[in-house]
Amino acid sequence: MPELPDVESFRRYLNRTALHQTIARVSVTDGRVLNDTTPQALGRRLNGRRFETTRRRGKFLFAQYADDGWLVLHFGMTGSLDYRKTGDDVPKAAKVVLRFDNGRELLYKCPRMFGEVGLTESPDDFARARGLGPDAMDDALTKARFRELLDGRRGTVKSALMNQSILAGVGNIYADETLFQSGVRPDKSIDKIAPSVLDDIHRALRRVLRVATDHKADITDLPRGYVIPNRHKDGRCPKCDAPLKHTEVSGRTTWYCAKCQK
DNA sequence: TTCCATGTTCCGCA
DNA sequence: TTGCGGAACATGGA
Repeated sequence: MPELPDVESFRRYLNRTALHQTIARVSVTDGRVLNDTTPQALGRRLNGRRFETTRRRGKFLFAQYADDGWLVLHFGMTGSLDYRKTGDDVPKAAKVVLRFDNGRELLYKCPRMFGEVGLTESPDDFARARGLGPDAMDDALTKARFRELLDGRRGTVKSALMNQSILAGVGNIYADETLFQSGVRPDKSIDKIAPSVLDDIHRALRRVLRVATDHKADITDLPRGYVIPNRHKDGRCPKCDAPLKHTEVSGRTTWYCAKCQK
């Protein structure tokens, strides 16, 4: 689930739930999700603190608990957050639990273990160290900048969109949607795409991410004309009703309309 | 039972 | 040398 719109939804969720609550206890039920830290270090840093602000860069969520202290959350393919009344029945998927002094707790769930939890002194430094490109929704990602970032690249347009070091936040689902909305085949070579079509892709990308975020990344709630709900066998093009094709691009299942995307 | 999955990293190859 | 594509990773659900 977690691509940019999902992580942005998690960020807003954290903002209206766990923000400003004092952390009373940190428990780690599966240390494999920790990146470059330990359960002890996590507890030592967070106990008695409160998250005061949050940020997001691509698919990473940051929650600030001190001037130079941020919790880093990444959700892999299946991660999520759940803020609830403290209970004994901690679900198996909950790998890290932050208990607050108000009787509530924030569960970091990650059933498939591809996510990570860590600490950083600065989200910008963290992003630099990870080689993340500009956030796909950042105002700084103008169409001129978008052209620049893709200039001279090889490979398919879909793999470029999903490359987090070019731009951060787009994954398999929203790459497909962006290319559907802009009428470009996902397996098209990036160097064969005219600059004006790159502008189309840029426009579609921003609109798709904004609309998905507005709909809380609930793909069952997307407007008509979106291909995402039709990514399945028997799925049809929402524009021309032709059966959708599926193939593999950069190792990911890829759905597209052979009539509408060239 | 087998296959597939919205993530990233690492390695081999061009 | 740079950068792209595929395999690997851990786990649950169809």
